Amino acid sequence: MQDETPLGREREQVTIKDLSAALGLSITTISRALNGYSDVSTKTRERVQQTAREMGYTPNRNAQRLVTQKSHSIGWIKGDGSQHFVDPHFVEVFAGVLREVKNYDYDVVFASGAEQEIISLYERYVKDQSVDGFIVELPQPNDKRIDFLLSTDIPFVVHGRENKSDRYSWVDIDNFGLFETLTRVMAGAGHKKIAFINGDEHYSFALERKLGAQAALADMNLPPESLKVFNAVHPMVHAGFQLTQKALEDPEITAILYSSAVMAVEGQAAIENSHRTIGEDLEIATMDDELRHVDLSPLEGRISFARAPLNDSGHALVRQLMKRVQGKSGPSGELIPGRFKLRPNLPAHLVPEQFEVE
Amino acid sequence: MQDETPLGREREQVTIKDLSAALGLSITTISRALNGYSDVSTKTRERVQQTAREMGYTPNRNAQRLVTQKSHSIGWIKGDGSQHFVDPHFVEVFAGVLREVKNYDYDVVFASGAEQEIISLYERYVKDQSVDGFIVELPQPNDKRIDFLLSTDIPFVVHGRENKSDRYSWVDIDNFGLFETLTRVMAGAGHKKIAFINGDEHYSFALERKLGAQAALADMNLPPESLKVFNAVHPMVHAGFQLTQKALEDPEITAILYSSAVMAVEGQAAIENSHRTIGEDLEIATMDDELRHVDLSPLEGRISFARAPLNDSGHALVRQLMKRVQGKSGPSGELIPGRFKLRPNLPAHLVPEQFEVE
DNA sequence: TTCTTTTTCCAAAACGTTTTGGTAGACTAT
DNA sequence: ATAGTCTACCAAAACGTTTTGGAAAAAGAA
Repeated sequence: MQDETPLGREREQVTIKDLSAALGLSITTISRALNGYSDVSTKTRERVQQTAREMGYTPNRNAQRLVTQKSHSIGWIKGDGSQHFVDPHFVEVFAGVLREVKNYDYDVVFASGAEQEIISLYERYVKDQSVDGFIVELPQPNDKRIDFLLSTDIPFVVHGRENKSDRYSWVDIDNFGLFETLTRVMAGAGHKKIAFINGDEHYSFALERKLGAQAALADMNLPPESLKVFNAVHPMVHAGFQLTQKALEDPEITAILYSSAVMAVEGQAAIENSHRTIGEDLEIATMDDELRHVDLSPLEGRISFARAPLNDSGHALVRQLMKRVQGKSGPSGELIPGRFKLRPNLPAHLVPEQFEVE
Repeated sequence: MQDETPLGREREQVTIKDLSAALGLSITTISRALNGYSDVSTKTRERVQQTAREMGYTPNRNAQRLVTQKSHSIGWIKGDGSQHFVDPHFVEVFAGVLREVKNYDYDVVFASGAEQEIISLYERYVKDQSVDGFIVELPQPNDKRIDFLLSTDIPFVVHGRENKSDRYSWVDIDNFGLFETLTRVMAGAGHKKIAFINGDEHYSFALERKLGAQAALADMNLPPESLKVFNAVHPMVHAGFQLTQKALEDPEITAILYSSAVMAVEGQAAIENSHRTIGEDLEIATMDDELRHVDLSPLEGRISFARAPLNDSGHALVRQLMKRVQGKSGPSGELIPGRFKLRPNLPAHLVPEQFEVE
């Protein structure tokens, strides 16, 4: 049991009262002057702003939060199991979120927790009024977090999609469009048989990519057999190497698409072993997931890239969330188009205009 | 100019007043009951706790923050240049911080900013009363952030050290001790000439490691020439490979220490090229910096490891910061000892007791 | 019994803002 | 001159807590 811990009011703060005293104006007027209300004359407004600067006034956020019932913060809660922090995409999206959030004068409150306490963490932050909304990543089918958040009326935006994603706002990479375009470009360049070394299609992002690739062929009236899909499923190590070897057994294949940069780098070794030359015997393109620790420089110039800018995802997440926080919209999804860096011999004009081409 | 945005008081909150009304007690008593003051009887305390649970009461953090003048949050501000977010250690330390912070019922507010606005960000958070203290990483000599923070009286803790680190609290890996011990063990196992493949000694962590290794030899009355140091300086690519090749030119060298896991993995290729066998002709040990994307599994069992648990660093950072926030101490430093995983043939008894041995 | 101490409770002030609901005075239109 | 409108300001209430400085009731001591 504690008893009477004295309030430690050490840190001196310039308050609105100090301004009021210094200027001979009421605190109402100070507040309204600083917040841009029109019922204060330009002259006094400038006087107020001036002395506010001079005296180093910064409004106390906690007082603002209390009275406005808005925290001006968004929450991001992550599982603390290693599998969550492993995800190398996280840092990129995070960086994007941090940058965008400043345009709204919002803060980011970050927390982690064990799987079974995640929901109660969300609950606390909601009841607390610690945050005005959440960013959620890696949604699962029947995601408990999403169910909980929907049961309250707090805004949130999900990075990625699962089956019932029409219930909430989301932001996602345009996996379908990226691989539709990549396939269109390859087929347009005359490749009759294309290998697609994809991830596990139980994940929606991998499935989407395959569907995109197939849609391109269908749209061009090419037979579905033009695309031969190889899947890396979980326990397979060096899947990029193994699957490339398999693909190379088919001599008709003249182009390979990779679903991840790691697999492309691994595949390169298999291609070199087979004494084929990238860019001559084989046209290669890969998804560049912009993981900074994957060194793509040895492939630069010799292969094509589809990039999904994770920073942009972060920006879009914040913009969507702010729309919800400000009550400006219902649930809505946003696809981040991405951009291409194609080898010069490829038909860049086949890339739809929503995508950038470097 | 905005005019009269109405207060959106949608989200219904259970307040202390509701409890007061429900129980027929004053809000003072409710507050004191819940905060463990001794001037409320056990019976009423239990009644209060009971109905608080039933009604789903959670204290409004912003009201608490306003009246106590404590935010119950710590701040972490990072430069948003890519070089900052590249650092793969960050995520590990971050995860450790997030876990430990919960033991104190504190939140983490995270922000990033361009180099030239970092200081004003710190300033705002201080004046704002958004945070009670900061975590600072990657200190530089004459670090502006540290100078600023010292000029205020806000608590902060630095991860790492620079030359004037007696001015503030810090937490650091025991680089000296780890390599002193590794060298002691190798020399104790009879190796007369040891290669040390180190990083750039302009960085204090690399210098510390070398000094530790040298101190071990001096302490054991072995000639300083027993240690041959190779430095990886910046533009060198695949430094681990190149430097290992150099080291192998000296036939007297029977043991190699690596300053980073990446270099150890690269070095393995050079060793295999030279037709030597790890664990037989050559004893290898490396710093395992626990970067999850470096796959050390092919080396597991064949070499020894010194691990610096970055999660522990995160925990220690929070503990140190909380001591300062609660005013319990002046500046103080803490070395994270780390642990060893030695090959069975090595003299584990030479490891000082502050280190764990797996 | 009476006085003192302990136990248990409470009213009111405070934290620093924003918003409500004005008012006093100047200007405009009749 | 009179009523109406507009401009520029302000006092007071509110947000939800914690803490101060009591005071009434119960228990203990004389």
